[in-house]
Amino acid sequence: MDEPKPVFSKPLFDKIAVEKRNSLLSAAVEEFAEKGLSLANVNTIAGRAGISVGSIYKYFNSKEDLYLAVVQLGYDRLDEALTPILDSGKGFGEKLTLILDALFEHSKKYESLTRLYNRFTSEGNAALAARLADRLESFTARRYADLLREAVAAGLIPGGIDERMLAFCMDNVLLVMQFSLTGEYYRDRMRIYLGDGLAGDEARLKEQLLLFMRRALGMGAA
Amino acid sequence: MDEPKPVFSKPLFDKIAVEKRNSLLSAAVEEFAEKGLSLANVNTIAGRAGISVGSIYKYFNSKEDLYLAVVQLGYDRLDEALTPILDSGKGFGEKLTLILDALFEHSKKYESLTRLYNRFTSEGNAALAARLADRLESFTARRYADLLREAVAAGLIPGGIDERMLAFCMDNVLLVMQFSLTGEYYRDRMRIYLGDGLAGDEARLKEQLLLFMRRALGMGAA
Amino acid sequence: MDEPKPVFSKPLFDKIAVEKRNSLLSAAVEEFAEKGLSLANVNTIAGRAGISVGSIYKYFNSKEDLYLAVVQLGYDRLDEALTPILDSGKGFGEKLTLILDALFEHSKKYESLTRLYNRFTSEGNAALAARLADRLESFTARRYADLLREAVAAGLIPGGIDERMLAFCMDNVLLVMQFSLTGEYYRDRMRIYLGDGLAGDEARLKEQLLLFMRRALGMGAA
Amino acid sequence: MDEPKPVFSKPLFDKIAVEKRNSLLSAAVEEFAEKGLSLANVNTIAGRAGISVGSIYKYFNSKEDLYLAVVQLGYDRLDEALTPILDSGKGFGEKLTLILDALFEHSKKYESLTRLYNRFTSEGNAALAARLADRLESFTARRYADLLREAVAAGLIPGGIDERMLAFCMDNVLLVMQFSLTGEYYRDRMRIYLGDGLAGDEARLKEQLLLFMRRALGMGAA
DNA sequence: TATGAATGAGGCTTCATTCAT
DNA sequence: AATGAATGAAGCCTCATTCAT
Repeated sequence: MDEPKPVFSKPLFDKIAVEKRNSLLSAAVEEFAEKGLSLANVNTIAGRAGISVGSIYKYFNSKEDLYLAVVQLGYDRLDEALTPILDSGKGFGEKLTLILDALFEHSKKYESLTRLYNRFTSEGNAALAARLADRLESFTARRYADLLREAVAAGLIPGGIDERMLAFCMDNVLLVMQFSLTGEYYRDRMRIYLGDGLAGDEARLKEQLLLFMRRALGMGAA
Repeated sequence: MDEPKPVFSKPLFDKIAVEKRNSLLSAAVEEFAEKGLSLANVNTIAGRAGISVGSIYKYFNSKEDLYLAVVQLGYDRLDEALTPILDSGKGFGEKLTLILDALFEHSKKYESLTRLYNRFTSEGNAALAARLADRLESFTARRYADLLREAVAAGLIPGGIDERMLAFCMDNVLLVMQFSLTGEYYRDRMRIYLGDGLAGDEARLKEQLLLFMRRALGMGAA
Repeated sequence: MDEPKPVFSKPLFDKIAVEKRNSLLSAAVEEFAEKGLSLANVNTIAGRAGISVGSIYKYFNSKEDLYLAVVQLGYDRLDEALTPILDSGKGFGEKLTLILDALFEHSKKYESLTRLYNRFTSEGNAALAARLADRLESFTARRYADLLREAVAAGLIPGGIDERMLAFCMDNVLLVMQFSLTGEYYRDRMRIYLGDGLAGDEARLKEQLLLFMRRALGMGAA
Repeated sequence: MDEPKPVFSKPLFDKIAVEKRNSLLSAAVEEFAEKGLSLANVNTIAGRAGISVGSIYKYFNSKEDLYLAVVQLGYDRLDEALTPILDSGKGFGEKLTLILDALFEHSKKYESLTRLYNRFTSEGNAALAARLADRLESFTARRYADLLREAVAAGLIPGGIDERMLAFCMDNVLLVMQFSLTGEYYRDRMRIYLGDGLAGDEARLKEQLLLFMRRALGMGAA
């Protein structure tokens, strides 16, 4: 039913030592997150990873493939962070809180990966995006919409707005929040909106965001 | 009070024929929106604009300056679209509707400019962003927060959430909507969330978005 | 009837100063003749020609195109050397002598070009050869065969062998002679066959070659 | 009298299994014949031969050495084909026929090797050729000249042309015929000269070639 | 002022060769 | 002895910028 996950690396890449693999992926994430696909320098990545350029090309066919591999990695990481929560038997309110927690956590742990995600979405290269068989959004869109539908059915959320629209806007807020926690431009933008005090105080930030989300979904004051 | 608006062009640029000026700016917007700063080609821009590369360098010191000039242009255009609404004596609810209308309108009229804005925010080049003395957000952040504060004072919106947070989240939703109306990646993403029917029906889309915004701000059913 | 001659250079190449054009072509001929297509170095060619690499790529789309341009040049030069003789009203015997003279002359004057021709024929790249619309041989094959047919008709040459075969073998001998006058390997080979005395004495060489050709064509002792 | 035959392989190469040795040599011949020295890929050769690159470098010091080894092999093969004929007690006319037969046979059997020989002669690398202590031509030149001298002495061939010249031109014709039977460029060239009918009909081709050779040598109609 | 030809540094990628296993 | 992963120098080509006309 689902297409097989696309593979961007060559077989050899799966056979090398884990540390080396991670070292290369980290170096690539950093470089791509910093400079974007076109400005990223393969020689720099090799240097950062402590391996030779030649090796990179033994593991990946091209710079583009390496790029897609790390973008895919970012998708997988986010997936891993959200799936357990969505799959848990918890109630809707609790799930919402956990999602926020997870995203804040994730943004800190995978800062570069999140920045990279930001870049990727704006690079607007259809050919590139097409190569990522499942888009991250295919996953969250369905899960969020399902979640909200249940909540509506359970009377936790008033109807009147298409659940898909609710899911979309909910993810939009969360998406920009992730960017704001990791990207330079968005971090500054958040400071402009919220001031240093609020923007820098993660606890309050999360609390306020949760308040907003609950109100936006029509959940009452809780 | 405000710093003087930074100028990215050389004096000569202000003296040439308006058509030539616009032609160059349009060509630059298109090219930068399509390819981003690093992949955009100055010679291509010159070709699209029907002028010589040499001339471009008579008008701008570097490709980067030309880029900033068009980004600034995008800011100005958005500003022009929002200011009359915010300055009008209209009531809060009406203003909100007008803002949505204006943004949809703007996204269609200045599609490339909006895509460019998307790219710019994610390029994460602090040095570059810093050169844009007033950031677009400086303007909207204050105006949105003021607007919401008034609405709270007028009893149109319940308190309990920091108005700056409300402004921030409100702009986040609007921002992603603008990207979704113009950028390849975000357009696809919206379709995944909403389905082709809803995503492609601007009237319903705007309607649902307005419903969400009102609920998110706690305005009751309208 | 004939296809238009293929063009390997970009339009700009026809507009630059003749000296520069010739300088580049000469440098290219030297380099390609010395090293062959794959080992020839574009930067070296630029250096030899006294221009920048960038310029070369303004004149030609690729190293391969530059290569074909000089191969074509070699064809044209040989063509120019033979056409007047074949078109002249001279008798067969005289034409034969003139052809030998012309080829010896040509080999000296365009030594590198001849060496390049040698390389080109052995590189066996069908895709490359296909891009040269008329092959040199299309021209000589027809002309030589016509010439020999006339000679047979005039009773100067006995029949009994297909004229095309005669033309083929005649050109084979001439071809290897050209290589032997210009190429390292073939020069050595000729010395091995003929000894330094004969191989180094152009007059005798030509004389003996003429004797052979006349006998091979069945022309009697002259 | 003759220098010892140069050895291009390392001692180990002589100790490995014959199949492996042949497998490597065949793979090398194919690759070098297809792409030439510079474009041939050692890793590809290893793959084709079913052995590791490492092993190749255990058997040969460099790609160049491997190349020379196969070129030498080609020389030896041709030598093996011609020696029995030249050493036989047959008469001159018969020997000539046998030589043609042998060359046609050889071109078919060792097509790649012949193509490789073609490439080698045009690569014009003196340093490389110098390493092949006996050149193929050292052998044929002497034998052909001797053969022709005997034929002249026996009254089978008229004098008046230096026998070395006769030998040279005779080998030139045979050489190009070998190239024409094996190399892309030369095959096409032969078709242009002879037409598909004649060029593709080996029996007639050989017959006509023999006619030409006999006439060229002044042997009368046979 | 405008032009557009010229420049040359820089980056992706290949591949002969090495060497640890 | 054999393997094949790793190395890194080298080369084609692009493109921002300059400058002679």
